[in-house]
Amino acid sequence: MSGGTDEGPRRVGRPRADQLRPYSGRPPREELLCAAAELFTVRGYAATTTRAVAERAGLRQATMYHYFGGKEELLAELLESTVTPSLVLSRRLLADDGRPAAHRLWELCRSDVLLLCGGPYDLGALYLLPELRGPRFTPFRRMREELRDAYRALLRATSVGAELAGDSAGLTLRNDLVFGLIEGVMLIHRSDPGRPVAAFAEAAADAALRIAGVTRPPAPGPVPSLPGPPRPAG
Amino acid sequence: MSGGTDEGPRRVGRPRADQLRPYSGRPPREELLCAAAELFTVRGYAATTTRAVAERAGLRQATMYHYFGGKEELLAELLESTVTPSLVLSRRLLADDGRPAAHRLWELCRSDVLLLCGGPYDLGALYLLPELRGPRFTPFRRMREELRDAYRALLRATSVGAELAGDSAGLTLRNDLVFGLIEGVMLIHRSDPGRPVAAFAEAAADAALRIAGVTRPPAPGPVPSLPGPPRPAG
DNA sequence: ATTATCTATAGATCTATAGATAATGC
DNA sequence: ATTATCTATAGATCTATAGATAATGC
Repeated sequence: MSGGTDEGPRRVGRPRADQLRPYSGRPPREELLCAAAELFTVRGYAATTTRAVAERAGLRQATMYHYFGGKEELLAELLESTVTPSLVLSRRLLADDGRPAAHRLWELCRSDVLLLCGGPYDLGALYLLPELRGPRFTPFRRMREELRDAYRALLRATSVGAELAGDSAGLTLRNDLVFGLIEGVMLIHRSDPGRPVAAFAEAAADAALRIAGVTRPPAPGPVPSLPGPPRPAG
Repeated sequence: MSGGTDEGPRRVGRPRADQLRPYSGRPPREELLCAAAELFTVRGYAATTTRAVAERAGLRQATMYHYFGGKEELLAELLESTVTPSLVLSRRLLADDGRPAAHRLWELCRSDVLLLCGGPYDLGALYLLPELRGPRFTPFRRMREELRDAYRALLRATSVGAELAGDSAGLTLRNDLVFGLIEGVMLIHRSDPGRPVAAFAEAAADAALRIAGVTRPPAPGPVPSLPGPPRPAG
């Protein structure tokens, strides 16, 4: 009978009020992040109260402040967890100059789409929040810029990039269109969430290369697995 | 001296408090819509209070209720004013079967981008609000669906559409990618608002046709002018 | 009389802090 | 002693309504 899913309450600190959902077994910090991810994407960031997040995570409102300084901090952490894996991959791909740039660009696109749409929530939708202009989100904005620059460097290294060698504005435009498509796909995904994500991500990567002007997208290669943003408990 | 920009206060009703900005000469309803457009896009919808909208329009908070039932109504009207012109154009283009479908699709894309990015605010960003799921916005959602169907019909009528004749899911995917790019471009626009909008809209339309698989985008044709969403006073 | 606006406010939040409490760990 | 949680609440909102007021129009 021991060792089941409910490990008896061997936890430090005052127990939770029992009108609330019981311990899930996951650390409360994670639980809060998942609750925030769901509520921010479904109800909207500004419309979500600290109470809503806390109670969905099984805590009282005030207890949230034990883990996070406030809503902004939750959002910042969620956002950063979404870019980080793509950023890591982009650095790896930039360094790997054995493979054709078009292959690597395709792979970055595909993987990025999976991160933005693959999880249970459309975390990519959070990228559009006007609140992100605030100073609290400067690190996140920096990361996104670095990622966009990686797209640009890969694009520059393709045959199309070579054609645009002197035309810096032209290259920027192409790059912005590609990057915009990738971030825009979550709109598409949201309009039809039933579509299988893996095939969708490949189609989006194909489309990105077509926008870039790389006519023949490479065949899909082996896909490295990477850590992603937090998931809700099953 | 008479007949200048300030037509003396020949207005019915109690005068405005004079700590507020003076009459602009534009009807208060319009003024409220512009204020809302600016604040919703810049600060965010949920983060914008009725007071902020009213006072930016030169009115006290309570007076807003004389014109609109609340924030939702303001938002709904703004959204509808953004789709309507594209919808009108799309109907016209669908009927005009003299011109090649690819030409017409290109024109719809270009004009749509202009509407979403051409104004002083990125009204397209409002399309992503989670609040739009509410029943108050059903008419707007319907209009968007009609527009997407128009894209689809035009796409179907191109040579690529003919190739995809039996493959309904394939056509839908292409269409969603095109539609997603067009709505996603406002992300791009936002990242570099200095770029000339007219050329940008054409580049986006080119990209849309490349996504669709229509290899050679047609030359730009004459551009019908259409009424757009509300603009702030100069 | 009609209209557009105002002032004032009740009621309903929501955030963030202060301080109490109920566990475990030593 | 340390920790995780709780309860309670002050202070600051924000929305939507009630009702007064100051113009024009007849």
